[in-house]
Amino acid sequence: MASARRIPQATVARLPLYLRALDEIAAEREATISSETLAARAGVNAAQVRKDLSYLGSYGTRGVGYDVAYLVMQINRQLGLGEAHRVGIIGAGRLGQALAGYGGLPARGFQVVAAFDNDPAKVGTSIGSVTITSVATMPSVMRDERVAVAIVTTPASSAQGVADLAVEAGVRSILNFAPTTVCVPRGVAIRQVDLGIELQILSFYQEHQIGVSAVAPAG
Amino acid sequence: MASARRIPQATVARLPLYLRALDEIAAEREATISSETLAARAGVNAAQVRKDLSYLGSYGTRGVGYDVAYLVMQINRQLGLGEAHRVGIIGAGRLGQALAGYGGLPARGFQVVAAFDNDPAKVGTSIGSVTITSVATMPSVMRDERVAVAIVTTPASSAQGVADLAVEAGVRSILNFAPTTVCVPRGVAIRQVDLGIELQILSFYQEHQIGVSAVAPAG
DNA sequence: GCATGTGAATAGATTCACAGCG
DNA sequence: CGCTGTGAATCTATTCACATGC
Repeated sequence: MASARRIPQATVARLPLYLRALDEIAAEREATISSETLAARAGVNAAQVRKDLSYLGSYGTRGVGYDVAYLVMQINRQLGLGEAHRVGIIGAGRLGQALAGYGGLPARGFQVVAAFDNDPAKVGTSIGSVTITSVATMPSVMRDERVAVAIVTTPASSAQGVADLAVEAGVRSILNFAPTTVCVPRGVAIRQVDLGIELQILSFYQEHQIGVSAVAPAG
Repeated sequence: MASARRIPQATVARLPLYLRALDEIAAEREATISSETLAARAGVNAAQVRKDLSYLGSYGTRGVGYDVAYLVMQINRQLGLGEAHRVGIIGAGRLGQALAGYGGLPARGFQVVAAFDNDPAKVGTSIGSVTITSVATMPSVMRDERVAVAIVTTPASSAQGVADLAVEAGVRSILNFAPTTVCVPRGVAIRQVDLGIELQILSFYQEHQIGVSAVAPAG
């Protein structure tokens, strides 16, 4: 039994991966799962799965495996996925629209409640179930809508500015898709995803003829 | 001088980050840059930058810093960004279209040369400068177009299947945006990006009140 | 004098291997 | 007997601190 320990970053980054695999397994009506099978589904090693899950507590049964539904519940709890997080999307270009329209979000614990853009032609139109408003109204809309998570899909040149505004407006987590490094104050969580960077990393391994398998790692 | 050593995965994942920062710096007409400044721009620690760059060789000048243009060249070389990699996009939904239309790719060393979808309504239409063809024609088109990198933006249910076809057709690197784990044979590089997973990781740190800064890490 | 380059020290993550328990 | 849970061993990565050399 380990429950009280601090969970390593690398483990945190894998828990959602297990959750995703467990959803698939639950859909196949399996009631229990072994670390071996879960590992195969998530693309990691079985000892890794056991060690990671041991940080949450001793939720498995020796000789049997893990109860799928119970494990899903525990991981959801650890990740803080109890009630849906309210998401605002900043930048309603093609990428912003694609992300806003992604149907998988509600099931993963997120709800898009606002979208912002500077283009007057876009303001007033809808993506998914939300109406795009101007970036100038962002601070007040974000407070009114209690937005906790901002997804930034603006051009690189505006990313830091809108992130600052979002933090100012109470946002505590930022997912940045703009191709530039965004800095945030202590206490605000940020993750950055850049298509070009991912491709360049692949280019290295292709060049050096080494296979690599990876999900966006922790940091 | 270290040149001949194997470059750590974590370093490989940061080199593109440095490249991105160096591009910004070059645009500001700075000829040289210190590890301190580059670190600030990339959001990492200065010792880290120096250690990372030392794996490429001794390209700095003590008391001065690094020559921006020369460093860009060396990183590009290490990453294998000499000539543009030929990219095929599998899945021409909103996300696929957004990625295909991303103007930053050519400058980063990638060229979209093919796009595929199963929807008959989309086949024959264009995104960016390429015409969408059916998934059935994928193997032959990929060989003809010498596609080296596949970007998968299909639903989860088709991701593994199209990835297998792509590998079969000679693709050596895959960037998977579908929300499921895709497995590839040894020798093929894969990276996986999942919006839901990124948000869930942020949720953990928000829940636990810890700031985290991270770019998709290595693995 | 100033910033790189790098061994040494520390911290963190993964894997092993097996005891513990259903 | 099978699979979890976990210390110990290993491997990888980060940070320190300072000698090195422009």
